[in-house]
Amino acid sequence: MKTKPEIEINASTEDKIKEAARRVFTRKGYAATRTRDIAEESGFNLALINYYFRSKEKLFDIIMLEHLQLFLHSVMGIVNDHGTTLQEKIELLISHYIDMLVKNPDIPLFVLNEINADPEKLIKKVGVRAMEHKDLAIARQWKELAATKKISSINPIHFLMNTVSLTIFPFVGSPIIRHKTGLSMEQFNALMEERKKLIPLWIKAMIETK
Amino acid sequence: MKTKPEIEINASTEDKIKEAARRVFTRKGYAATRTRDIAEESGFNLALINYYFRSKEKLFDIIMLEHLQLFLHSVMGIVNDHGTTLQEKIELLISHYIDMLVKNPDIPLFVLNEINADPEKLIKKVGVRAMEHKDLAIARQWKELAATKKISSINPIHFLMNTVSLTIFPFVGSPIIRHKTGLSMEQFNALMEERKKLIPLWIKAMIETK
DNA sequence: TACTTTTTTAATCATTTGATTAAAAGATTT
DNA sequence: AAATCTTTTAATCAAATGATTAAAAAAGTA
Repeated sequence: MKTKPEIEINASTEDKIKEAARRVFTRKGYAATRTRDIAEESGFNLALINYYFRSKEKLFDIIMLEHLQLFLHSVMGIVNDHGTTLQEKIELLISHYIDMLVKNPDIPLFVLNEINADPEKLIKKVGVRAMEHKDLAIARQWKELAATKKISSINPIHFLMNTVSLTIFPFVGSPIIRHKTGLSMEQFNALMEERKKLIPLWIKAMIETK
Repeated sequence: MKTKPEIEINASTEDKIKEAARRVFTRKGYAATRTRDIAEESGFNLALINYYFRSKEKLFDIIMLEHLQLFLHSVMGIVNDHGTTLQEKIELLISHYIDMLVKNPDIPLFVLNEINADPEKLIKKVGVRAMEHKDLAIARQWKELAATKKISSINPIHFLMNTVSLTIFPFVGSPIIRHKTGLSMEQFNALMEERKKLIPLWIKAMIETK
């Protein structure tokens, strides 16, 4: 059995259509994507989309679900690892996300958009169970840290927001940032690579502030 | 002459349509918005949209331009004020943006989306001149600070990204954040109010790190 | 090979959607 | 009041779009 290549050359028609749809949907969003765009991108006939996936919406749901799982699933292993410290978890999470975002820079805006378009729908489809963070290792560790009183009394939600903001937002704003700064894609990605080490330091500095 | 109220009750038909369009466009984006949605939201006949604005796209362009001006124009006064320190400018900018975002939480995602959909188009329409930051007061002050060597040697673009990320991203992620944390809109806005003071402190801490 | 099943295509359908038109309703001017 | 101009509406058009159909092409099976 050979390893699955990044872009499967001998993928089935169904998978090729799905990958084409993923590209078009993530680039243009649900509403702006025509089934004909997907057909063209995949190189197959328009009717095959409905032959394999019943409808544009069903195809979209599949892709959105996979995106969300890509975002959530891999993370659960990190946040619930009892063998790493809190600091290590933060570093691993940020590093993991930046790696993924460099490969898939369009995903955040895509996901944020569709959540915004209909929050209830998404929540129902993915299932709320996806993140019951009450008894996760990371939650316990944070509580322990807070108990030591060595950290600021600021609402911890702020630091969660800060971590996510510093990690994800640059990718969402990438087109403007690159245009305003004149950075190439490579230079931009190099900065993102730097942030793997920097963001944890910044977060630490923020937590210790005041 | 009486002062203009927030929601003009005696606004002209043209203005009412524009405001309806602003609401629908910012909520759903360009592609997902039907001219009929705008007609319904405004309470007027479909044909009036083209009577006053020629086309859906022209109407959209007007609104997008106003949004971008709201974002950029008011800021120029702050960043080019020679009477304030760099620290003061950062505080003013963040405070100013958070105020605006609390009032218009849908704008960032809307703008980011449309920039992503067609970066060139937007850049052309708004005009690149909008931000020639070379000889602005804030740029000079940053150079002075960098010259003192009291700050870290990290690429200053990081700190620009960080400031923007910490300020804007929570609004973009608001639906998920509120859902995951169980915060009400009021509680969320209260957190944003706190951030007016916190973000400048955090930025300061980050700049001084290492 | 002949038969069956699966995959793919071209053509077509029914709605939706942005836009136009002609006429009605309202306002302004003479 | 009559005439003219502006605003608004209902009806309609043409193109776009999601989906279906019937048949061709390909693959599998006897």
